[in-house]
Amino acid sequence: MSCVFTLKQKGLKLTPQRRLIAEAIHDIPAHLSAEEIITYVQEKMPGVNKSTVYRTLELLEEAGCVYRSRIDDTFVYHHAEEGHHHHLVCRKCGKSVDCDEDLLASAEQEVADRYGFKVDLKHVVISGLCQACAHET
Amino acid sequence: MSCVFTLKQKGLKLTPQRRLIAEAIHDIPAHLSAEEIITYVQEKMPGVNKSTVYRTLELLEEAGCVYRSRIDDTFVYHHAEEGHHHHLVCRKCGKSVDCDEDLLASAEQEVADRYGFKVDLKHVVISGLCQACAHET
DNA sequence: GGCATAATTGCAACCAGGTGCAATTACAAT
DNA sequence: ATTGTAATTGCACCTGGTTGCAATTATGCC
Repeated sequence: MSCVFTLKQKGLKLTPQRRLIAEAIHDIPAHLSAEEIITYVQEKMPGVNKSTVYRTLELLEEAGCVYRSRIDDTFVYHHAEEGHHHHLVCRKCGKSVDCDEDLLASAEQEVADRYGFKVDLKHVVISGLCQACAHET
Repeated sequence: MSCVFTLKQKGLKLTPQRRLIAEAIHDIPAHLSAEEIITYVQEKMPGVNKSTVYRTLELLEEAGCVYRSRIDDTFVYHHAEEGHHHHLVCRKCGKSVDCDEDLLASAEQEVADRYGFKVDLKHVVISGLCQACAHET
């Protein structure tokens, strides 16, 4: 809901396609692939073009409503809620765990101090193996 | 050189195409994009197909001769030398800086301790803005 | 050197994601 | 309710990277 509102705020048009896309990322509390969002949208409104979906997601990202991260080879999108900004995602089972803000803060600081590099690791998705998947060979 | 030797060791064939690809990543001391490698190879041997290049690079990566990392939207390849395994790369000017091994080690440990996640951040490329690019608007 | 054969190549087709452009449509003003 | 217009859509095509498959070739063996 907040998403469509934010779009309006920016003087952008509120099309049924956009409403559906916002609905998808709003209603489904997970990291969605573009594929999944496209499917969701097309179920309720066949004929919606994938480029519309990609463009809307880009818009929502710019508006700060949605985060996009790359997980291995595909992009995943999730609703931007304050509080937990980066995530551990298991590369095998796909399970995702939110982790604390401060985890990479010190590394960020180090990079700035030592190398003068300005990086933002807040929305980074770290891919690895979860306990369960690491155990089974 | 070591690269082609490693391939031989594994019972793989040493084709002129592969020799050239190995030469590229061996001779040019930078993060090369696939594009650049393809160009290099095709200059010396026109007609070499991109899929050959991609497949060889994959092979070399599996053999541990080459690291592949994603930088923003494209893959970059570089010769695997021991010592400096992760890199800061400026998203604007492309400048690349090797950084210390231990930078992310503590973060890695934290992730393991707190969340049971097993991650490997050694070959990660961190993209950000270098001092120069951060200063100009 | 010639031969067998498994590995490798080039091709053509595919995938996710992105882009330029003409046709359509949401919205503001009347 | 109509209209004007700028934003948005769908389309068709493009990109980097990947894959299946038939044709080619590097290597081991005689």
